[in-house]
Formats: sequence, structure tokens, C-alpha cells
Amino acid sequence: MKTTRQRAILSLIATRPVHSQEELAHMLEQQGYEVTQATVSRDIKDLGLAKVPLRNGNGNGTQFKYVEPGLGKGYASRLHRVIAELVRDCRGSVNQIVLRTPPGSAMLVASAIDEAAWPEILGTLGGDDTVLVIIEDPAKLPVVKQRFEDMRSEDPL
Amino acid sequence: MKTTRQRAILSLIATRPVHSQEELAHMLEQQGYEVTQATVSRDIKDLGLAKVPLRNGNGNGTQFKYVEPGLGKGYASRLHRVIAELVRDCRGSVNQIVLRTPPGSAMLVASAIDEAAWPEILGTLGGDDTVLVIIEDPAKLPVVKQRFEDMRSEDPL
DNA sequence: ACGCCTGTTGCATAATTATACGAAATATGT
DNA sequence: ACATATTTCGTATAATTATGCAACAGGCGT
Repeated sequence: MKTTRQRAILSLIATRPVHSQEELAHMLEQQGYEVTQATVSRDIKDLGLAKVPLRNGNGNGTQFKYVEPGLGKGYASRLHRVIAELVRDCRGSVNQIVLRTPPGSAMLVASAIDEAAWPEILGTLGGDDTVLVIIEDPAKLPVVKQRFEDMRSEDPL
Repeated sequence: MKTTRQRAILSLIATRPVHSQEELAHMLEQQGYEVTQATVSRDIKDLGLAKVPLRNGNGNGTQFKYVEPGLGKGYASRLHRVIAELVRDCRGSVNQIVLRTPPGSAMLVASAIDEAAWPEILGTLGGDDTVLVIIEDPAKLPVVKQRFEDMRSEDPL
């Protein structure tokens, strides 16, 4: 069904950077939607998604990603914006990730994470300048941590 | 010069919808900048411009345009962004303005206001979910309050 | 001046994205 | 049910966009 697939697209681009329509088609395939790049192109048009260049920390080889316009700048979600702006450091151990923020903003970051409701995350605790994120399964920690790192480093221009 | 040309690009896309990089190159040519599509592509990357599909009400033949993400609906400054995102309410009396925020983010808002260093503002106090802004002259309060309100009304989320 | 570095650009082409068209599916009316 | 629109989608291809590379330009220290 077109509409459910398009919902899946919105969900995908909100959680990780999607660099091309082919990539998106493959991701959808892994979720059971068999579609071609042509269909993805049409979906993107329907959804009004914007393609924005990424400031990729390293050198050349620019990449892009698709975002929902209307979210300020090119952030894919409110969580993305909050993390890109406020998280200074990100470390993890066993099933815990500790995020450091400027003084006073930890609770804000924690609530943004809660709001996003990632299934791998059991919950968060926000102090003054520290957020503790509890991961359900220690094996999932690297994935979640990587996603945080991505949001931090793949800031739109 | 690259920077002046890029300024011209920003001005062009703000004025009329630009549907392709070739078209943009031609427009620039008419203003005296002789550039190829390749250069335009690089300028667009530098400027972080997003390519968004136009909902062309009528028939098929979709078109696109380039936009400055964040600036159309977006934020002129860090303070703008913070206020748009975090300030839930804004009231004032005599020479004081009270801003209400989500729990835990008041200090963040207060420090953003401090950082902006508006001359009319004597100082701020940030608690948990409340910021107190002290205005120098009660007569200036409506002006400052209006500026907060303006920033608040442009929240894109 | 000379060499060296950094940045900008055009050319040609690779990579990506959009679309015309026909087929299959789905809806709509009779 | 049947015929007729309308929608959706894949294929192939056109259109658009990005980039490797070489050339050139300016800055800077020697």
C-alpha cells in the first residue's frame, strides 16, 4: 500500500540519514516493501521531502540526505536538532550511554529522546549537564551510540 | 568572486522559484557571472541549499526549486531558535518579563538571552521552568516582549 | 623570481533522479 | 458482472546533478 510505505519512508529518514533513493529502496525492501527507485522518487515528490547537502566532517565526497521540510534547517527530526545542538560528548558502557550537555540542558535532551521513543531505549535520566540513556540490550548499544554520533556529526550545513 | 556570486544566488532563489541548476546558471549569466552548472552545483553545496518538490496544483510535470533551509521559516540566530523551541509562554509587568519553558530548560533559555546581550535587558535569572528577564526601562518592556513573541510565533515544529 | 600551497573553475563524465509509456491493479458507474 | 476510469508501478530512458581531474590564479615565504 502506498500510504503505509510512505509512512515507513518518513520513519526511516527520521532515524538515520538516507543518502540516495536507491538506498531508501533497499531499506524499504528489508521491511518487505519491494519497490524500485522510480517509485521512491514519486513517493518523495508526494511527501514533499527535501534533499539537503550534508556537511561531512572529513574532506570531499559530499553526501546528501532527505528530510521533511518544515523542520527548521535540515534536521530530520526534533531529536536530531536537539542532539546536534546540545550534545557535547557521547560515551557508553554495557547498556548505558552517557551524554554530556551544556549546564541546564540535560533534561531537555532527555525528554527529546523520550519523545522519539526508540524501541532499543528503555528510558532516560536527565540531570543538569548529563543524560543517562538506558539501552534494553547491551548488544544494541553500539547501534544506538552510532546513531547519536551520526546526528552529532552529520549536521546539515 | 565566489562569495558575491553566492550572495546573488541567495537573492535569486528568494525572489523567484529556480527549477534547475542550469536555469540558475543562466540567471547568473544575465547578471554578469559566467559560470557553468558544475560551479552552481558546488555553490549550492556550500550554501546548504535544499531542493524541494513544488506541489504544482495542476497537472503532472513536477518541478522543483532550491530553498535556503531554515531561513524561510527559520531562525535568524541561536536566540531565535532557542526561544522558538522552548518558550511556552511570555508575560510581563513593569520592568520584568517572565518566560515559561519545559522543565529543565529555563537555564538554557536564560543563557541564550544573556549571550544575545540586548542593551534593553539588565539581566536574567533562570530557574527550572521559568526565566525572569529584567528590563532596564519599563517603557521598553513592550518592545522587548514583542520581540520575544515574534520569535516564538515562527516555530516551525 | 621561484617554488609551493590553497582555492576556484571548466570539462567531461559518472551518479543520481525524474518521467513517458505501457501494463497491471483498483476503483466507479451501469 | 462488465466496461470504463483512475491509480500505481516497473522498465527504460531522459534530465539533472555531482565530481575527478587538470588548469589556472592568488598568496606567502625564501
